[in-house]
Amino acid sequence: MATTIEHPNPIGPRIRALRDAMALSLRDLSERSGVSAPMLSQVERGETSPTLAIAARIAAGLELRLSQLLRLDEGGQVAIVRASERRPGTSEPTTGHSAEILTPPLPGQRAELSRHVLAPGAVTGGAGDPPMHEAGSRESALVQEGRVVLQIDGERHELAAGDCVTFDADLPHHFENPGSDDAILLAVVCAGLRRS
Amino acid sequence: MATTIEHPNPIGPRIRALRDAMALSLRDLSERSGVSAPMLSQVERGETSPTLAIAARIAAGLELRLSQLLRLDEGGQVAIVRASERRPGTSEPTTGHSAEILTPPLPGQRAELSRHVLAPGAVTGGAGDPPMHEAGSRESALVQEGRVVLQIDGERHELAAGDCVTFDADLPHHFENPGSDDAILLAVVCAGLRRS
DNA sequence: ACCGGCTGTATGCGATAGCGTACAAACGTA
DNA sequence: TACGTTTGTACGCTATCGCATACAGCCGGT
Repeated sequence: MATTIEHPNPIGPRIRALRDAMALSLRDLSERSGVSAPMLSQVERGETSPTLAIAARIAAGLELRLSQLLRLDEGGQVAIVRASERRPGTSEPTTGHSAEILTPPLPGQRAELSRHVLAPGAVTGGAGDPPMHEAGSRESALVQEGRVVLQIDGERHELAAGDCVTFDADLPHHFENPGSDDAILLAVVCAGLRRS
Repeated sequence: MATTIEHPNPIGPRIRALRDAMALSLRDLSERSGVSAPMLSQVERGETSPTLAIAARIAAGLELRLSQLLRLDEGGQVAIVRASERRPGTSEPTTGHSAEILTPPLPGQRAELSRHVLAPGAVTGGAGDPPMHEAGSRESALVQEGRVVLQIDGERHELAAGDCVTFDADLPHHFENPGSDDAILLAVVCAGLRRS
């Protein structure tokens, strides 16, 4: 079987591009990295999957860390949610609270950024909302427009536009809009500990 | 010879720690990753250097990208604190970039919310600013006003008001304001995992 | 005791990663 | 037309990666 192996990730073309960018021949890179030129050729063409030891040496020859070399091929670590694509996720006409999550559900994502619009008199923490957050998680909220009231653990805090509040998200809490205009809230919930 | 191989990087103990943290047995991880349990054991003990294909499968079984898995072993050298520049209200007239941190430095705080104003032509992370955060950290940025360009790891992403971008914050990156008006950016940096 | 189920590890064998060598093609230079 | 030199790749061979299997140790339940 002389076919190209199933690309775990197409690191080969990347190495080739980097090598070309540095104007190195296979033998040049071989000398710098301590990896034989035929091996480099095979890796570049995706015919073999190098061991970490070899891959690290190749990266070193390119003056990169291995993680940096690999990261180039792991596209998708930049996720953009366009304004036009943003959809109000959970809109609740009954409570006047609509929320949309701005951060994508990537693996390893620990913080969630969400935008909330509260109609006059609206209250968060209604039926559709998660009642509380994971133990140890922390929440920050920035008031962008209007005025809101944070009720947390029996205490009442009035917030105006521009105010930013940070609190333990595993306490029972909810936001209210006591004003007569819409209030806009940006919330960040950061998980406390990993895994379940 | 049954000795441990020359560690390219001690990825083995890290895999073991991550596996323990997820309370997985070798066979559990074997099933999740598609890598045999004996192989996992050998890799963990540093007796063999896995190929990239195998290493990537192991990383996937740990719900990590390979670069993330490797970064944990390569990291530890970057402890960037730009507190001096990020003091509330601090601005940099030279670059036209002013930033303020909205979250207090509480113990246990993992996410930092900051607000940035970029004058026309301004560039963040410019002069003597190590443009990377702690290894494993994740950043989300929401464009509130104006237009900005995110340059990350050689790639260019144009963002308009309302767009939200999420990326690995330990990549070299910076924001630019190519427009003729001020741009306002809300950024959330969430520290990476690992505290054990 | 004895058991079934779990843990991680030793063993043996294909498959292949990785090396040295040798080769064909493309460049100049004469 | 040679002739060096450089390019990337094909060829064998050995080391070892990676698998299925089997094994020893550790628990908790009859």
